[in-house]
Amino acid sequence: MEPQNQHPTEDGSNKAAGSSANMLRRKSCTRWIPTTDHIRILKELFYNKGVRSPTIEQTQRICLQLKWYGKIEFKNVYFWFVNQRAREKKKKRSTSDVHVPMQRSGLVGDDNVTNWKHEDQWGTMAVMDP
Amino acid sequence: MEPQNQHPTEDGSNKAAGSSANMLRRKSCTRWIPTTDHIRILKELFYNKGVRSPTIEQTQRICLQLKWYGKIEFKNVYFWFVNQRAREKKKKRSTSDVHVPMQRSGLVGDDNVTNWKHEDQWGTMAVMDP
DNA sequence: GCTGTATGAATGAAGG
DNA sequence: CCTTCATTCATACAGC
Repeated sequence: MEPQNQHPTEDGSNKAAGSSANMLRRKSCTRWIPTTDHIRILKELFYNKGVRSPTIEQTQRICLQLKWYGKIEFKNVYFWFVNQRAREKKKKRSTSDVHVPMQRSGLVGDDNVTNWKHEDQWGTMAVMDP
Repeated sequence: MEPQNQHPTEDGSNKAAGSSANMLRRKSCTRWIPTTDHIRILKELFYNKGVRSPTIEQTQRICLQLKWYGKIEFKNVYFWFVNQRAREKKKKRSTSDVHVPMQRSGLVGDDNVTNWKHEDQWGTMAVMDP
C-alpha cells in the first residue's frame, strides 16, 4: 500500500493542541493519531504474533509499551484491535462469492468486461503488506 | 460549479477501453473513477430506490451489476455509499443552518472531552469473555 | 501552470 | 461482533 501517509506529523510530538490560539478552527483534534512506531508494533502483534483479541491485561501491557513511543491511551489500543478485526473480516466477506443471476449471459463475448484480472476485490484495504 | 462531469471516457466505449492497449498504468490505477453509468445507477439506487446503507451482500450484488459498465470493486461501492451518506448529511446540516448551539445548561461539570462510555478504563465494558 | 472544489479512500471512535 | 459516523488525507478535474 502506498498512500499510507495519512498522518502528517506522526512523531509522537503531539503538541498541546488547543492550549493557546495556535490552531485556528481546530477544535476536534481529539482523535488519536498513531505514530509510525505505534502502527509498526501493533501490526507486528496482530499479523506476526497472532494477537487478534488481546485480553484486558494484554491490552494494558501493550498500551504501556506503546506509551514509550508517543501518547496513547487504553481505548486507542482497544479500538485499534476491534477495527482491525472487523476490517479484516469485512475484507474477507467482501471477497466471498455472491450468487447473482448473470444477466446478458453469453453476450459478453462482444464486450470484454471481464478483461481485467479478477484480483482481490478489496485490494489494498489498510492491511499490512504481507 | 460542481464538476459533475465525472466521466473519464464516457461514450459507451468504457468497456472497450480494456481491449487493446490499456491506458498507461503507472503502478496501480490510482483511484476509482466512476463512469457516468456508475453514477447514474448508484444515484438511482440511493435517491429513488432509497438504498442508503446496503448490506454486504447487497453491495456485492450492486458491484457485480456495475461491473458490466466498467471496472469497479467492492470497496468502491462500499465507500461510495458511506461517502454519499456522510456528505448528504453534512450538506443538509449546512443548508438548514438553524443549528441550535448545543445548550448545555451548565449544571454538569464538563469533565472530559473523551466521554467514553467507560470512564475508567474498563469499568463496565468488561463483557468479552471468550 | 497553479489553485479550488468535489470526491475517493482511510481510519479512529462509537453505537447497537 | 457488526455496522455506522465523523474526520481527515489524497487526488482528479475545472477555472483562472
